[in-house]
This record gives sequence, structure tokens and C-alpha cells, in this order.
Amino acid sequence: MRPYLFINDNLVIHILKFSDEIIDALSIDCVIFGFKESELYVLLVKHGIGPTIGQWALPGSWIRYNESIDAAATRILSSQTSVENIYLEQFKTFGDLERFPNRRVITIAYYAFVNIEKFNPKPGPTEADVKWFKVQEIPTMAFDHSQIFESCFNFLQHKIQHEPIGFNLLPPKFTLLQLLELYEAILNQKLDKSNFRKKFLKMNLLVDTKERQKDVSHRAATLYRFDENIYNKLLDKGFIFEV
Amino acid sequence: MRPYLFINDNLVIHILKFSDEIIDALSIDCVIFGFKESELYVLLVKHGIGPTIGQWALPGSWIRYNESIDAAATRILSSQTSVENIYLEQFKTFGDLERFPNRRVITIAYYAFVNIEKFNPKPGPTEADVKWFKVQEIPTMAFDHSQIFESCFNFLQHKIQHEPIGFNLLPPKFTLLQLLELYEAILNQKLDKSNFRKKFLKMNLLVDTKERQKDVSHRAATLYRFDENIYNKLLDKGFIFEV
DNA sequence: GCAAAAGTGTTAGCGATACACCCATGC
DNA sequence: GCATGGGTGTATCGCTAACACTTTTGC
Repeated sequence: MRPYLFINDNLVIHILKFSDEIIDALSIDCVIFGFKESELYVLLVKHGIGPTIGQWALPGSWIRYNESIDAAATRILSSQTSVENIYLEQFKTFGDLERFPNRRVITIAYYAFVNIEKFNPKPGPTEADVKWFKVQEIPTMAFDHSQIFESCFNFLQHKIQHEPIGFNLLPPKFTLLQLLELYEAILNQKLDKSNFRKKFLKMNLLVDTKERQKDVSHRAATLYRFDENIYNKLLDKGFIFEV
Repeated sequence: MRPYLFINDNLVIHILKFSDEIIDALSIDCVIFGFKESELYVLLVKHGIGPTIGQWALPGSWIRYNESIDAAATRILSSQTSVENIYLEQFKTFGDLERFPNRRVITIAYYAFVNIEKFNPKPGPTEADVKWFKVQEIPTMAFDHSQIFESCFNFLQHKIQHEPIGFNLLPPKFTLLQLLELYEAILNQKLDKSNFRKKFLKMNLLVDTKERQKDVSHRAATLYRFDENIYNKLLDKGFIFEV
């Protein structure tokens, strides 16, 4: 426990709880997935200061006493990459002794799916660069971030089959082929086009926007959108999402 | 960051990393499930000291600098309940500002399934009592432990249908009816006996031990055991566990 | 014989898979 | 007309759900 806590517990605790001092030995790292032209990407930062300067890593930093861990994740991601207003979800906490060099650091990993077209990432004051990397072409990363990524990607591959989370990676209006290619990219396998269509349409999760693709050199596809309200209503009725 | 880190970073860090001092603002809590006679239980401790004295809670405490979080979970559970040699798995980290009174504490929740007959829980030095509670009869708990439990139980209900984790709750050799009742207790619904049998037997996960129940006043059932090696081999072949 | 649980068999129907085929559009 | 992707139709097969039925054992 912190030495000066003994000065006057109640007072100091109160101050700490609302201070923006960082909590020792605890950090957050974010795995941000993006999707574009049938390829899955992840957002990395290049460190601009400190012992890991010049190395690529997951966006991540320390948690303050006066913020929830969810709020910390949002703040950290925004300050390092300028990516904002996205839904970050907690994934797993990594706490091996040797995961961070010369210090004990436990990190809480978060992930998110974003529509890559919607953001224009910019490095924060402590970052030298920010870049989308294809998931098959990820550089060596600082600390144990490669393991965190692998673990998270594996988790995603399972999750995408049981929960309708992939839509966040697509534009609000998308075609069934885009959705198919998203699943193929994440699961890393070919799927039957016809059966994929039928499966999704039968679920009634997708709403026909009555709009069509434009300026394509083939028959224009119907644009659909995902309706979260419909999904929640179906959930209440016992609906189980499976792909 | 801790004030005395500034004395000499490298030296102090090295000492800290191998010290058993506790990390500030970070704890572990454990949800231990047990099963006996068609009923699902959870293991709770009654606090024997501190501001929450007399209250029931999940087993939990602080993490030391010189132990991994997995090791901390094992140590804490053992010291408070004497339950040892079980496989604890991380569930989720809870980090809202208000979850702990008058102080900022982030907690990493772990869970485990145990064969209730195999343990004889005893309270540790800071616990007044340790007891198995039926999951429908859980008392009011300290902090946000009721929420942690609810969240974990919900997680279990999903997990049990996609991974063969229920076997840890049963004796090494068990009957199909015991397994059925376990699923019924966790999912809180009746299942068809015949179809349940067929589903499980077809998976080839269960090995017939060639032994039978003894001293029962009805036809003696075959005792089966779960074979983890078989499961892993099936997994490699692309097998997916679904109940 | 009766109670209790073990264990088998049967049926109907839904749903996944594989694959063939037609449609619309730009060049 | 041809390439490209959009979109439909269909046959097979396996699996599941529902439920009736038979077997074994102790008392």
C-alpha cells in the first residue's frame, strides 16, 4: 500500500479517488480491428518516447484513480490515435511476472471493431506514428503485445460466430457480399455464398434499406443495415445467433 | 507512481518485483462453483476482520508484486478457504469507480468448478466462516460481489453449452443422469433424457469405465469418465462441442 | 409385483450443405 | 457477348425433438 496513505486514511483516500494520478502496476492496451476491401486490419502505434521508442505496439497506457477502466480505455485510445466514439469492450487481463521488462505491470486488454473508412488516425504527443496493419502483416511489437493480439484475434474468431458483432466493421449500409467477405477474412476460410445469404436473411436481423449499390460494373446489390433493436427483441424471445 | 521509486529506479524496481508487498488498488475475487445432489453451489467466506466484518463475500484479496495474477488467485483461494489444487480461470476485470467503498479498487474475477465432495473448506485467519451456498439462496454480499457472481453465473450458462467444462463439477466417474442433472441445474431447465444421452454418447468424449453404480435400488447405471486427450484430438480435427 | 431409474427405438420435420442455374449491369 | 457479381432454386442428408417403449434392480 502507498506509504502516505497512513497520514490520514479517509482524507488521502478521498483525494486519491478523484485525482488523476495513475495507479501503479496497472495499464490498458487496446486491440482495434478494422476492415477494408476484404482485408482485416489492426491499429498500431509507434512509440515516440521511452525505452521502447521506435517500436510498434498496441495503443495503451496507465489508468488514473479518478476514471473507470472503461473510461480509461476510451481516453487512452483517443489520446494516442485520435480514434473516438467507438465501443470498446474488455477482453482479458494479462498479469504474468515477466510480461513487462524490469517492472511489474498488469494490463487489461480491450478490443473494438470499427469501420476503417470512418477514422483518420493521428499520433498523439507521445506517439511517432499510427498505422493500420493487415492482420497477416503485423510487425514485431513491444512487450507481450504480439501474444495479446494473437489471443484477442482467436477470441474474435470464436465470438463472431456467436454474436452479431461484425457489423461494426462495416459501413452502416453494406451488401451481403461485404458481410460474407468480412466473415471469410476473420475466419480465414471460404464460405458458400448462397447458404450464407440464406442464413443471414432468415435471421431477420438485416433490414433492406431499399437502396442499391451505385457505379458498379455488375448488377447492383441491395444495401442492408443491421438493426440492433430487432436483435434485442429477438434475444428476448430466446433467439440464438449462430453462423 | 510510488514516491520512493525515485530513489533509484532500477534497484527499487528490482526489489519490488520480488517483494511480497501488495499492489495498490488491485485485487482478485474468486467464484467457486460446486455441485452435489442435483444442486449447484457457490463457495463464500464470511469476513472476520475489517469494515465488512460479518458480511459474506466471494473469496478475494490483494495481489503481490512477486506473483502472477493466476498464482495470486490460487494463493488467495487456498489461504481463505483451504481449497487447493484446482484450475482457476480468469473471467473478467471489474473497474467501476464506485464498486468499492471509500477507495479505488479494481478487481480481477476468477472462477472454477470443483467436485464438492473432494473438499472440506476451512476458514483462513481473516475469515469467520466458509460455506457452500445454493446458487438460488445466496446471501447479501459485500461490495459488488453479487453483481460479479451474477455476471459469472451468466457466463457459465453460456460457456457450459460450448465447452466441456462441466465435468470438473462431477466425480471422476459419473453417470449420464448425473451429467444431465448438472446441465439442468446450471441451465435451470428440464432436458430430454433420451436425447441428452444420445447427444453425449455420439460425441465420443465419454469413456465407458466398464464399472457400474453400486447399492442403488434400481438398475445400476454405467459409470463414464471424461477424457481430455480425446477432446483435444477431436478439437484438432475441427470438432465443435455443442449441447 | 411395484417403483425407480437405465437404456433403446421410432418418427416426423427442420435445417445445413452442395451445387446448378438464372439475372442485371458495364464495358 | 462476356465478365462480374447478385440472387434463386433444389435435392440430399443428418440431426433434433418428442415420446413410447423395454430392461434391470432392490424391496
